[in-house]
Amino acid sequence: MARQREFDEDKVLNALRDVFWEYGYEGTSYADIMAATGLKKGSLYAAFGDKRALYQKAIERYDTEIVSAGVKMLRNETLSPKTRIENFMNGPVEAAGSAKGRRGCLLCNVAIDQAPMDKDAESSITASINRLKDAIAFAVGDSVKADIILTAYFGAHVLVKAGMQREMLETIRDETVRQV
Amino acid sequence: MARQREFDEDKVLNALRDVFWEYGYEGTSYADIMAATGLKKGSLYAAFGDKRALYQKAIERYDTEIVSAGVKMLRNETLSPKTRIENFMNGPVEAAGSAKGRRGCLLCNVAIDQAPMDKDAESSITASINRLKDAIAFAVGDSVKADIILTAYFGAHVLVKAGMQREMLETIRDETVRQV
DNA sequence: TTTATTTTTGACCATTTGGTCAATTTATGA
DNA sequence: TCATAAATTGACCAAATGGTCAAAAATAAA
Repeated sequence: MARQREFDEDKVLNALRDVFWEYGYEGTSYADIMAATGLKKGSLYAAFGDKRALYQKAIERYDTEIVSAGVKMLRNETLSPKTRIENFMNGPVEAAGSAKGRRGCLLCNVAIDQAPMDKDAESSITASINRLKDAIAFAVGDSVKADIILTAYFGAHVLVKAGMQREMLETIRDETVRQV
Repeated sequence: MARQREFDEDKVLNALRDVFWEYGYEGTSYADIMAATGLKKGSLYAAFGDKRALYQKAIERYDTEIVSAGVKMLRNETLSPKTRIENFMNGPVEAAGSAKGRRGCLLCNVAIDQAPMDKDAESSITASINRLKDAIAFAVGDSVKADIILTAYFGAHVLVKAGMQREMLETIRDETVRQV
């Protein structure tokens, strides 16, 4: 009946997530998007919509893959609460220094560069943040502690982006784990 | 000998700081800058340089006014350590909800949207961050605690940008103060 | 093989971007 | 008053931006 798609939607969505993750909304041009996905503008448009829609897809993909993996780990009762928080706080530590790590955390990035002016982006990340918060609370059995840990996690990612030394991130991780 | 400037350099620098603070580097166009400062491109160019230079001026101004005020307060020995940290952590609380508050913290904003690709911006904010860190350490007399408080401060600002409720920010402030 | 339907492509568009510059205006010192 | 030097202005520029669309290509059912 009709021509079939040549691209792998899964790979394209991952590429979209990665490119917005690295450059932010305004920092990403169609040239970047086309290079990352291998698709031309017209195809992107037909398949997903305009740039805002692509951004939204990227955020959703981050939620369904990255955030979900974190939530799953935090809810894994075969690990001790301390281990789960340690794993969680290891994210920013591993990111520090490494080139790829400086993408930081997409939830942070979106919060800072688009949430105040893009209501859809805001509500997506709000949902992800709350999901993460609940998972941490589940792990440590205390919602106030969960708030503190989540805040430390975001703060640590800001410091990674700022280029702070890995050592400082390790201190933050260790001290956060100690409070569990 | 020559014509004198019509603009008040101080006001222009504040306007520059505010406009980049609100919209970020890429999100701020010359149209925005001209509206904020009341100057035309040519004058801005002659006085300060290109857009990157304007951004740098904005970051420096943030350091000399906003960061310095925080450092001064944190080093004010007539206040108890707890009070100083409470004042400090009140920043993000007051910001939560208010329209202006959603500008967040410029150090955070720069860290996330430009530090990885703008070395001058990165070193400026790194210096500010370290200055803040030292002032907190001075206040609480413990450099590990200082790292934790600074991280909580940045994390809180991310949550403000994400649009989280003031109540959550109050919890973060209170719990951070409790650890002093 | 033909037809219908969808995808892909690249040319095209108006607008906005950051940046430049010559002409004009303004003030001061000679 | 006149010459000099700096500040201001607005027109101008090339490049890049996000977005559109008609034509071509590919597929599967009739």
